[in-house]
Amino acid sequence: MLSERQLFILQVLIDDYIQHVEPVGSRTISKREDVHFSSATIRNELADLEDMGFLEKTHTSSGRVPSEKGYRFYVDHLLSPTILSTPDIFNIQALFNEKLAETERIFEQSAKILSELTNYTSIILGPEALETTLKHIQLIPLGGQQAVAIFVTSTGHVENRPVTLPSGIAPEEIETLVNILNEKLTGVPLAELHQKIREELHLVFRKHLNNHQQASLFIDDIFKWSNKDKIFFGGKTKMLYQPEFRDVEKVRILLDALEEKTVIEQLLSANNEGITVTIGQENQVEAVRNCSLIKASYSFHGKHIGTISLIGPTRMEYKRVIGLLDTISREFTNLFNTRY
Amino acid sequence: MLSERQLFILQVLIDDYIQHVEPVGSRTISKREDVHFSSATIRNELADLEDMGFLEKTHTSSGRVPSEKGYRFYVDHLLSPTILSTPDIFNIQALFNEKLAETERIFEQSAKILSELTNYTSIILGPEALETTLKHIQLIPLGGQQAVAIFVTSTGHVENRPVTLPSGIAPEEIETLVNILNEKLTGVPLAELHQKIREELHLVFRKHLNNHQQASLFIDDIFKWSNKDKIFFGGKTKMLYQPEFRDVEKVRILLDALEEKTVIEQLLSANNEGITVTIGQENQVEAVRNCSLIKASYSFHGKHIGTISLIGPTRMEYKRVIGLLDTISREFTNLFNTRY
DNA sequence: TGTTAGCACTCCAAAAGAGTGAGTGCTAAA
DNA sequence: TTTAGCACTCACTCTTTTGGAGTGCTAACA
Repeated sequence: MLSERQLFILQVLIDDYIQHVEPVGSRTISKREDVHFSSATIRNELADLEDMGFLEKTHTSSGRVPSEKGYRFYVDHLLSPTILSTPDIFNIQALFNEKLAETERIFEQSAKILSELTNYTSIILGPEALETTLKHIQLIPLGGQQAVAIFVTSTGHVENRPVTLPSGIAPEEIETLVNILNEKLTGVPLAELHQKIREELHLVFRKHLNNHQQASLFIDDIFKWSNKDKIFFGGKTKMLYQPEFRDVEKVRILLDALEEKTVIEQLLSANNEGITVTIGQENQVEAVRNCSLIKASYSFHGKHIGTISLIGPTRMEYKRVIGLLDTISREFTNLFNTRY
Repeated sequence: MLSERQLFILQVLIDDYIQHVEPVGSRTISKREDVHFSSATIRNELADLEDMGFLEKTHTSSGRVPSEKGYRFYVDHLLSPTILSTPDIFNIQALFNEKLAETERIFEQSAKILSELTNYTSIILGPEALETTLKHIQLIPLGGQQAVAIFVTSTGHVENRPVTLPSGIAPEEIETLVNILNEKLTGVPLAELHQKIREELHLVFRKHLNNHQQASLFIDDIFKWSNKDKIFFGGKTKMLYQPEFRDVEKVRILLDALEEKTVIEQLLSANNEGITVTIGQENQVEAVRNCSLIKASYSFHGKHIGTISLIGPTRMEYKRVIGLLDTISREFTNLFNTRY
């Protein structure tokens, strides 16, 4: 069990280290105004804290540096309920007051602002297909056999896909076909589209269309869209400003990893409610083991649909960052639920 | 005027430097099989080439390094007509055989492959509005006052924009309105849309619609889309593999610059036919003054509509890169002209 | 018993010094 | 005109030195 004083010293030390990125010595702590015991006393406490695994030394006679266990403790127990600073609040409000029309722009802007506010890289995962439903399908002929299929979802997202019209079907029939699609598929969650088509639509086609086999093939083609979840980055180069990434090699490994969609998915997938902090080695992905990742979930009709996150060095401004993410994710949830 | 031998030595030296990124000394050159004069002779020639400004020394007793003037000369006079290597050809063909449906995917893939083939960062500018014409407009209601306006262009690009329907216009009228839009605006180059609307449409509205003022306002809103040209990147982190960017500071400046749309536009704008090589200080943009930029233009109906480019250190594999860009840009031109 | 002053000790980091080798320019001979 | 030879330069690397920040331990003190 940690004594009051140990808690205090641990907190002060981590705060100091997060700010200055230099090992913190006993004297530095003792010189603070609110510290009323000598550096020798602090040295004793530091030694104890180190024995318990909360601190580390970079070499025998250096100051102390928080260990990952230390950060974990700090995040779990030492972080006072965070209140955003006025300029932060101001910035976020400005963002959501802009009433950006396109959903994509909102994500883009949020990612950008988030990274600019924090100087860390932000990653936002757009709405997942899970809860999103199809709202409308449209087929726009381009002349010849070419056309564009357009899908509008319940979250206001628009997806388009060029298709080749089947030669064996008359234009009127195609119209019928699209009407059927709209009738049958509106309101169906994107994830269930394929299933629905397979189970119900082929039968309906047989009833209403002459060339139902061609139609079925055509439909399969249309819906062969990659259900890619959109990833938005902000401040990919912010890493380069962090002293722990002064080594190009390290930056390279990290940035290369972030280019991989699979890595991003692995990092941000399956988020539970609220805010998750993953520190260093706790991370699944090798390349980000010297980083911390903070995720916040946003939801639509009570179900998680996407993730907002920040990635930075393990020495992160946890206090501020958590407050920021919390606020922004709430705003997102709010936005989706009121708008759609 | 340069002698045969000087030309030869200059070429050999630059080739060597591009490959090994180390100052090249007289002995290195003299040891080549096809060199039949001594290192002393070469030293004399090197001194002359340096006097002429084609070479530089990093310090008094170092080997020689090509100057920017040297590269310029190399690119302009020493580059044999480039023939692609078989694996390069193979890769490009594979890319264009894939018959990717979405135009966007083609750009994405090209950028990626280009950067992977060369280990430089590639930037592709999507088709500009200049030559592209509007092919179709569609308004998809989302329920309530919300709707999505969809624009399809002659190059197959689809743009969408959420809009709020004006309250004072009946649904049938909106249909009429869209019909008018399609009738009047199909085939109009994107760049001229605003002008066309201002000059012709408002009059037509007055004739056919009751609430023509509301309609006019609405139309202005719809077409208030940012005519953003799409920028596709490939291998943004490739810089980090180049020895000249071992310094994080340099990488940061460069990568930050590339995040700026204005910078990209400045770099890639107004490209003339064929291939342009811009070396170091020749660049307009401060941040890329230690890079070389190679641009190739692709066209539609004989007019330049976009740019494919690579950015890397001034020491670039010019020979190969130029060949690659040339081929790919031709393929692009080909693609657009046959497909649309 | 907890706290503190004092001191020897450790180890990093930056500076200073020494040796090495790749490369040059110049000169004189072929 | 070309080449061999030689003195010279300068970046690099490796070692040594020095300074300072920080520790752990001990003994004295409240």
